[in-house]
Amino acid sequence: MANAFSFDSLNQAQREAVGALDGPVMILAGAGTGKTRTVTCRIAHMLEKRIPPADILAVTFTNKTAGEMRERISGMVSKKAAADMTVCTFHSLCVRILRGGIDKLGYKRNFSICSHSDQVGIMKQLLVRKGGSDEKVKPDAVLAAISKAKNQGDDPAGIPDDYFATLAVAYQNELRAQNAVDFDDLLLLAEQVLREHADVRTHFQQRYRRVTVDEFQDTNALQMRLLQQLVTAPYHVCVVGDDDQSIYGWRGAEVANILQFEKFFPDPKIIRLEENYRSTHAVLHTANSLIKHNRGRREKILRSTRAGGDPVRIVAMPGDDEEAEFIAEEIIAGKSAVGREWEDFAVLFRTNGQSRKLELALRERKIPYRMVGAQSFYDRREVRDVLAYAQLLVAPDTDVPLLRILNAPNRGIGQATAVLATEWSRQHHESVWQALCDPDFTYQLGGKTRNCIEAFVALIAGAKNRIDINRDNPAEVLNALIKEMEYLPWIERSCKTDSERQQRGEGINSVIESLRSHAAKGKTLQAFLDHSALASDRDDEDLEKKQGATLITLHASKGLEFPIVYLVGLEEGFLPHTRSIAEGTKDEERRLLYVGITRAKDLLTMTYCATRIKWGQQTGCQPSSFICELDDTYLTHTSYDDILGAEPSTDELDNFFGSLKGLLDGI
DNA sequence: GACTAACGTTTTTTT
DNA sequence: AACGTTAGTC
Repeated sequence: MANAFSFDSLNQAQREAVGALDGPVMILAGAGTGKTRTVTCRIAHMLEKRIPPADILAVTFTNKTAGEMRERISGMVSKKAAADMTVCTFHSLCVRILRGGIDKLGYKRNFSICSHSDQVGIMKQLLVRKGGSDEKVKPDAVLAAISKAKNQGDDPAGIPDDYFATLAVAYQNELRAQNAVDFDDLLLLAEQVLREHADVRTHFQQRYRRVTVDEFQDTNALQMRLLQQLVTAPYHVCVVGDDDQSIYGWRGAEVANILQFEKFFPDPKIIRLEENYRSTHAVLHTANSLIKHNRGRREKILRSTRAGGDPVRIVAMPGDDEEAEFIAEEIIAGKSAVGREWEDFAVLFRTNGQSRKLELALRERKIPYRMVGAQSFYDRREVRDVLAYAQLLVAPDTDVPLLRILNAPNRGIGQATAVLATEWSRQHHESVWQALCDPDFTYQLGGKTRNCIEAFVALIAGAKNRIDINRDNPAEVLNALIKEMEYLPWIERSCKTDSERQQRGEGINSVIESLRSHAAKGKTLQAFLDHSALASDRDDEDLEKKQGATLITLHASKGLEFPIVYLVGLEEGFLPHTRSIAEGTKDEERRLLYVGITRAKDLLTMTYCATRIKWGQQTGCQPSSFICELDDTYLTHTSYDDILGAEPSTDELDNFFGSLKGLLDGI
């Protein structure tokens, strides 16, 4: 066995957590208190106590965390033991459950998983079809309502708004007809299978006798139910989280799960980790003074192990241009003067839209940076197209991907034909693919279109046969298919720039490459598609390797830490966001800021602007009301002008007059 | 059926 | 400012 963990390296509370293996345990782990270390040591401890690795299930929220957790445990135990554990996300756990038992609910086992854009596509169609109300309803609004209902454990058919409820029912029927499930259905249906089918339930209960749930504050009501189905007496379940870092309430996360844990599992042992190893006293004190303003918390008092520290700066900026430039300049200055690496810097913002100016400022100065999130790899057109083809090779009966690529590249099957095929399929209660295959349908079309359809059907069916019958490598079949229909040249034609063309090519290649490596590990095409559906680019290793300063949203920053942090846009309306104020969730915004502050190890700077460009229009801003809530013992208030000194360079004067002129022109 | 131009709308966060 | 959608033209 590899070198195991040692109790000596842990503090009192951590030791207690690692030692408490039996019965329900809740670890309240404040920011920077060595949560991951504690959890991984606890699991290593289980293995040391001869608990079979196969008994162990650890559930996380992201694939990346799952991977990291497995990695860290691997370092402490034998390879074999590490491989036999199950460490995965809630969603992939549910896929596992459903691939084996969804047929009990009337779906076929080769169901497909809808991405968000698939969902939007379906909803758009329904809105057209049902077009009863003429006020424009946004697909996202309906989908959000449906998702919320599902995650709260309610029936979407019972949404208060009648029109929404009708759409919800139609949407669900549509998914079922296509043998498809959405993200929330994964949880919903898995819970249902476990609840309704004792054999499945017993199987998983006996399989996973030791369950750990990470980021427990982010779980919703549905996930709690799932957990309750999974864990049986004597309830060897350990949940880890921090209610002060609950920032996904809008997605249905229930802080109640953590606040009322006792209600769900009897007599839990509750352990608090309150020693913070990450931040200086100054940073932590500021964070504590903010979070104090929230009600209904599990009170924790984080203590810093790092006395002193530079004061936290609040800097007033004239506008968002200056904000971006200021930060870029400081990063350059900080790197050379203090000897930091680019990687030591992070800029945190509330909304993705705020990143543009920052990116520009960094790029101008040749500062390498990495953007987390933003345009998702899996949302890129060519990636989604290629994945759609891959999906068809598993199950051509899935309408969404079929309609997606029916005429991509152009093959003479246009929108009119697509509509006819869809209507025919609806009337005959069959899939669109079946319509295309059916002479009764193609008979009514023009000869030219009919030929095009036949060619398309032959193309897909031929490729599918190569995989199913000849057992050819799916990656090569897909690759050949893409080549054969000249997909790349087609998509390149619509590109304006060379770099765009290059990107498209790279997108296609990385999907193929990824499929190749899956296939090499003996994984099926289905497994690959599952992975792609559940992965986000945050999980991508490429990003890890990328060097440079980090640009990241507050939400995405949870769980990360940086020596030097800039938190921008501390303005009323941004943080707290207008929408949160309207929805009465200001507490969550406060937690969001708290998360941001506690990312900083050494230096923290928060900025706000007097004006900001919004929708191409300059608008005035007020400082965030949260600023007044911060205790100012370790706070310094300054402004852009103070820091840049009294003597502006001619450059800056030019800039100033330039912007003044712009302002006057705008009037 | 494909391409282009003008239009309107958008922006919170994402497993 | 930038994107997606739509209407109009070839």
